[in-house]
Amino acid sequence: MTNSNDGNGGAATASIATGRANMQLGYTPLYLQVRQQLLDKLISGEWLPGAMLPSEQQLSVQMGVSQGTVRKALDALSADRIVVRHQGRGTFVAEHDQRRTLFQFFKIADDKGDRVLPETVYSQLRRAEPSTAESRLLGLRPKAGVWRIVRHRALKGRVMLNEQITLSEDRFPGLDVHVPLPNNIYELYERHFATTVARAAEQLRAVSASAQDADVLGCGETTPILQIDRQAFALNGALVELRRSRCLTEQFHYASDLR
Amino acid sequence: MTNSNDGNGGAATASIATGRANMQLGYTPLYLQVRQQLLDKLISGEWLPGAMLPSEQQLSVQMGVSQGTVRKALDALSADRIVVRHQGRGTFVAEHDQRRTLFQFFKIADDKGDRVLPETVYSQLRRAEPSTAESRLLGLRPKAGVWRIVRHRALKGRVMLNEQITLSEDRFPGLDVHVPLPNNIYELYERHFATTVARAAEQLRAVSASAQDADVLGCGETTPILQIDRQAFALNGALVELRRSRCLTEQFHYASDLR
DNA sequence: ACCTATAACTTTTATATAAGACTTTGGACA
DNA sequence: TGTCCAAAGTCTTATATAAAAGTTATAGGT
Repeated sequence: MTNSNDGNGGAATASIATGRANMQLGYTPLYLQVRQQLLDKLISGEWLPGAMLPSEQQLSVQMGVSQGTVRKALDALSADRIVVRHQGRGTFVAEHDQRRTLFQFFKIADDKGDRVLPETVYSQLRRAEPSTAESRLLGLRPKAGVWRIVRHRALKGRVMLNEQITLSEDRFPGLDVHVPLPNNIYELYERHFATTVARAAEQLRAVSASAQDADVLGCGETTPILQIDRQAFALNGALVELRRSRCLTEQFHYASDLR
Repeated sequence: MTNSNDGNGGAATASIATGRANMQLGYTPLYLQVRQQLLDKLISGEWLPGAMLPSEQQLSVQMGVSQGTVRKALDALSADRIVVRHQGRGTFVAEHDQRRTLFQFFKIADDKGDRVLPETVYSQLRRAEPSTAESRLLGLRPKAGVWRIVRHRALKGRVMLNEQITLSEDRFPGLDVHVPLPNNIYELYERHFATTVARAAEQLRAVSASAQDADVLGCGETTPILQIDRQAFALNGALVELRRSRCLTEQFHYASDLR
C-alpha cells in the first residue's frame, strides 16, 4: 500500500564491496557479491552442514539488498551443490549424506547403469612422510606429515577397488582416534574436521594390475585396471585430499555424463 | 508514482498448455512450458544452428508471457548448452564448433590437464547389418541398415585412439557422399542431417588391447587400454550415435570434473 | 580514410510486488 | 488420543519497471 515515494526501483544502489568500479574488468554483479558473502559465512562455519539458513526475506534485510538478489545468489550456491533448497521448508547447508556421496562423488555403476554403494572390507591408517609432489600439492609446511589410508572396497560382495588416500596431518589432527574409519569418509571430514569437500577432479587411465592389486583384487598380474586419480577441494578451493583408486571393470564401469 | 490499481502482479494468468492443472503431479511451471515451446521450435528447425533468436522482448509478446519468464526459459536452455547468450548481441542457437566439441564432448587431456585436439589419420566408412542390440538401441526399422565408421585418431602426432561409430542409415541417408568425413563429425551431423547432438553418456572400462588395437596403436597385445562406450542423444532425446573408443593412456588421460 | 561521438539495440542486473505451492505447526473437534 | 483443518512460514513462480553494460551501426568532424 504505502508505496513510499523514495521511488528507487533502480539497480546497484547498494554495491557492497567495490562500489561502482567498472573499468574494463573488475566488476562483479551484486548477486555474486552476495553469493561470496554467504559463501564466506559458510566457510567460516557460521552455518554448519545441515543447518537451515535464514529466510530470503531475513537475508535481504540483513544484507541490504532485495529478496530477488538474495534468491539469485542462493540459486547460484544451489547450482554448485553448496546449499540445498526445499520449497516450503527453507534453504539448508548441503551435507555429505550417503546420497550426495553416491551421486556426486562416486561414478562406478553396474552394467544396468545403476550406481552401486561400495562397502569397505579392509581399512588401514598410518602416518607417513609426504613425497615432494604431495607436499607441494597439499601446500604442506616443510616438516609436516601426512596420513595415508588404504582401503579395499567391495561392490555387490566382491572386492573391486584398491584405494589409497593421502591427507595433511595438519588439517586432520588426531585422525587416528577415529579408527576404524567410517565408510562415508567425507562425512567424517565434515563432522570432525570442519572440511567440506565441494568438488573434485579426476584423471582416468588404464594400467596393469600390480602384484599388490592382484593380491587385493584377486586377479592376474597383467589384468587391465582402471586407475582413478582424484584431487578433492574444499569450499574455499583448497586441495584437501589426494586419492588413487584402482578398479576392476569387468562387471562395473565408470559412468560419465557429458552435457 | 502512478501505482495503478489494476494490481495484478500475480502469477500464471496466462498458462499456456495445461492451465491451472495442479493436482499432486502434472504441474509444469510457465517458464518450463516456454522452454519446451522454444525447444520444439529448435527441434523443428525453425531456428538453425548459429541463427539468432528473436529478442526477449519479441518472444515475450509472441508467446504472451512476461519478459522475465522468457528470460528464465532461455537461461534454462543456456544451462543445457542448447543456446548461447551474449550480452548486448543476442541469443544464438549453439553450434558444434571446434571449441564446443573439444570441451563438451572430448575429455582426453595431456598430463598438464590441457585438452588436446585429436587429428584423424585414418577413416573408413561402410554399410553393415546392425546387431540386435544396436537395432534395439537405435530404434531401427526391421530391415534397416547402419553405417559403420572406423577412425584412427592421433594426439600430438601419435595414434592414440581406435574408434568405431555406428549410425542409423535412415537418419543419415547418403552419408557416403561426404567421404572423406571431416574431423569434426558432429558438425557434419548438424549441417547435413539436421541432427544436433545435445548430450552423451559414457561408460569407461579398462581392457586389454586386441590384435587390431595393437596393430593400429602400435602397442603390445596385452597393453591396458581405456575403452569408452558412448551413446549420443539428439535435442529430442533420441539416441543417434553409438561409439566405442579404445584409447592408450600412457601420455594422456580421461579428465572428469565432479561438481 | 580515419577517428570519435552518438544513438539504438541487445542482454544483464536489480528492485518491488503479488500470488501459488509446499511444509510444518497448533488448535479444534470428535 | 487421534484426525482434520486452518494458519503461518517457507520457497517458487510470475509480472512490471528501470537502470547498467556490451555491441553494432550511423553521423559527423578532422
